[in-house]
Amino acid sequence: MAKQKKENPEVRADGLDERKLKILHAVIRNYLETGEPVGSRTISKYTDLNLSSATIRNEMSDLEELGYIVQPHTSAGRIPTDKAYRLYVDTMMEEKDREINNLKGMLVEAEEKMDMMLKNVAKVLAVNTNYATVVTAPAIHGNKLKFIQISRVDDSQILATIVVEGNMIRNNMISVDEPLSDETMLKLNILLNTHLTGMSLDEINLGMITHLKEQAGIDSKIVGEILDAVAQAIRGEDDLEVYTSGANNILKYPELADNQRAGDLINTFEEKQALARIAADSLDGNEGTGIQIYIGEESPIEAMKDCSVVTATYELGEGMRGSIAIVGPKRMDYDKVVGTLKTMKVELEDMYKKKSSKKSKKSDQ
Amino acid sequence: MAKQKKENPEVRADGLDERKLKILHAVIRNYLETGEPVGSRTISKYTDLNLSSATIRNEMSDLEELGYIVQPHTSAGRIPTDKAYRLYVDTMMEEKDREINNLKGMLVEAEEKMDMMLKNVAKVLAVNTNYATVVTAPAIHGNKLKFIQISRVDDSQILATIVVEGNMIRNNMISVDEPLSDETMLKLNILLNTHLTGMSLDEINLGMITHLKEQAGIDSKIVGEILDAVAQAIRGEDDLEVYTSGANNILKYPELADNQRAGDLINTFEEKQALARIAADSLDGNEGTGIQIYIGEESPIEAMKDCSVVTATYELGEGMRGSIAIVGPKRMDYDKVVGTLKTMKVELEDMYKKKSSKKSKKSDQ
DNA sequence: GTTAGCACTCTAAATAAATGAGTGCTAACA
DNA sequence: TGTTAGCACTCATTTATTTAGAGTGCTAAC
Repeated sequence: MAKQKKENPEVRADGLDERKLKILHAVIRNYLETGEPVGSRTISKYTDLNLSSATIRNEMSDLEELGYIVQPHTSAGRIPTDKAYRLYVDTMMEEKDREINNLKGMLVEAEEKMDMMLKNVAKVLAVNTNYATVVTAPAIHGNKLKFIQISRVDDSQILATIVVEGNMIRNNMISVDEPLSDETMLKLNILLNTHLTGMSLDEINLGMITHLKEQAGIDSKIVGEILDAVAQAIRGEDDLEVYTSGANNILKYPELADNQRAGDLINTFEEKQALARIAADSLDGNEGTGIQIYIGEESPIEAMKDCSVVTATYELGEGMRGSIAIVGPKRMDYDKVVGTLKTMKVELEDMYKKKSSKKSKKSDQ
Repeated sequence: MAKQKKENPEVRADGLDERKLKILHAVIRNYLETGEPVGSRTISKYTDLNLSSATIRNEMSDLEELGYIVQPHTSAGRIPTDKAYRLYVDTMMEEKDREINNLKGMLVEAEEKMDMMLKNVAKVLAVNTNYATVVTAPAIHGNKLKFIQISRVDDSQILATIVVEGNMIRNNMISVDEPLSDETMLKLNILLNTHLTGMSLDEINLGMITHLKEQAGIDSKIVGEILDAVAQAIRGEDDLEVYTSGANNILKYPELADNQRAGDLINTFEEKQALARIAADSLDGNEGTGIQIYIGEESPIEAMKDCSVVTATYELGEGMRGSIAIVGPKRMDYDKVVGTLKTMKVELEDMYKKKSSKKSKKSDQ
């Protein structure tokens, strides 16, 4: 096993030849597992390169110069930089095929209600990966109106109930100065349903709105309010539900667990609203595999600058897209996480297909 | 300042004379502030008793024997036991009158939507006290049905929208095997509204239900499902919303911050559903001041065995009662917390009164 | 190009010593 | 009889010192 092929210098743009790559890979894998700086001797045994630690040392020295690894202090092993993680994730990762069949089992219990199910997804993921998880409910993005019902609750209040494709329901109480007559109510209902049902946000244009208001006559103010509600419902704006689980896992990683940082992170998880950004970013982004990885500074959320975030997008039927994210230390097990996430994505989408092919029994909201 | 009144031994049932009480009080106060075991010398100076540390030592020795204080180890100061806290809370506490006028200001911003407001209450409390807080939305306990609307969404699904007193809205999708005719729908709506509006859970009895089902004729199965939904809505069972804030504050108290415990606690806060128990207990309990204190083992929640929990009940109008709780270390500043909680309770109730005297503009849900 | 070997660095762990807060007890005092 | 000063003792905490070991860089030899 002597003589490396010297006829193949393999000088790539980034200055990494085959061997350096292998060594870097080994360093990263090892660091992911142990969380400790890794030294040359370890690598010497870890790889099948049959090189002495001294040689590895030389190579590592190069790698350090290239910015892929650093030493926390002189005479410690090396740890990967963000740059190394990025390279790893982009080119070197070989997804582990996880056996998460049990996930499936654990989910089945609660498939009744959407919110319960998603909460469960978050929990199952957190327990399985030992990282913190964030799941956002499918935002009914660009979706269609299915049904509107206007009802009079009492003399001064009417209730607009709006159902969009996918059975998301939204209620809106609207105050009126004087009671509306029964005919007016009836007229409104018919008017709105005939004109708006099946429409998406884009299709409801100004012309139509003016037309509607004209038709409604005196009640144009109410029509306006209702249309606002409809728009909100379709956009699904203010009720982007976010479910989290396993925030306490953060405390398991010493590099994150120190007082200030951990507190901030946990706070972010509790506040939730900041987490919506993850979803947004993830939904806008990558259309391909649906998986997106943010390493350290790349993260969309301030408090997560010391973490890595892996997100997946799932899609239930037409345009109903939600996201699943896993937040952990930079040395998270990317392969495993990506694998798990992919499985979960598929699982979720399957489950929806099956569910909607039966017949949906309960509303989710 | 010599000569204690020896003619007044003041031997109470619990074996505590005036002086012992004073000393115990001092120990507790001091421990609350510092979190460190407190020694005899400190007390000697802390109180106005003008006693030497030696005397204090003797008294403390007695107090230890009586079970009010313990030493973590020989030759450490003493710390209060749960029993001492209980005594303190029951008899020795003198509420600080807090100036929380700023709380008011901080709340005003978001008084629009109920859920936003409660979230804000939780947050403001957490920031102000440096403890973790739990706020539950007013459960519409024993409340009345205001309005029902049954609508046909499509051929196989009908939607029941139920509004209860206080404008809590609940939707329920119900599947039907075959489409219902327009008349049937109309009949159902009239039937349900005329018979059920204004009813509380107790008032809807079996007789009435059978009567309704008879009237409805063929649709009795659907009526059954609707009534179930109504019952759930009135009981407000499964959507007892719980808002938390400041879970990260837990990390600020070393006695709680150790890995396992803190993790469990934070988890409890994230899961939320366990926290409902606090609300339940608090609502059932104390009708007087509305304040209830659980110390250590007394806590209704397992994970909080090392904490103290102070709860307050607030009441918005008829029977709509929610709870506010503060969770902190056993050495939390009870006086301050109770004061703050009382203020917040009043604030909240006031705000509701003002709001409902105007006219409620938006639904909360 | 690879490797053995050595001197050097620096952390982490182990050990030892110093500190000091606090106690219990006793004997003296008022 | 209650109070107090004083002293010996305990033990957690802090600080200093040592040791061990992991890892590096460099050089010289293969």
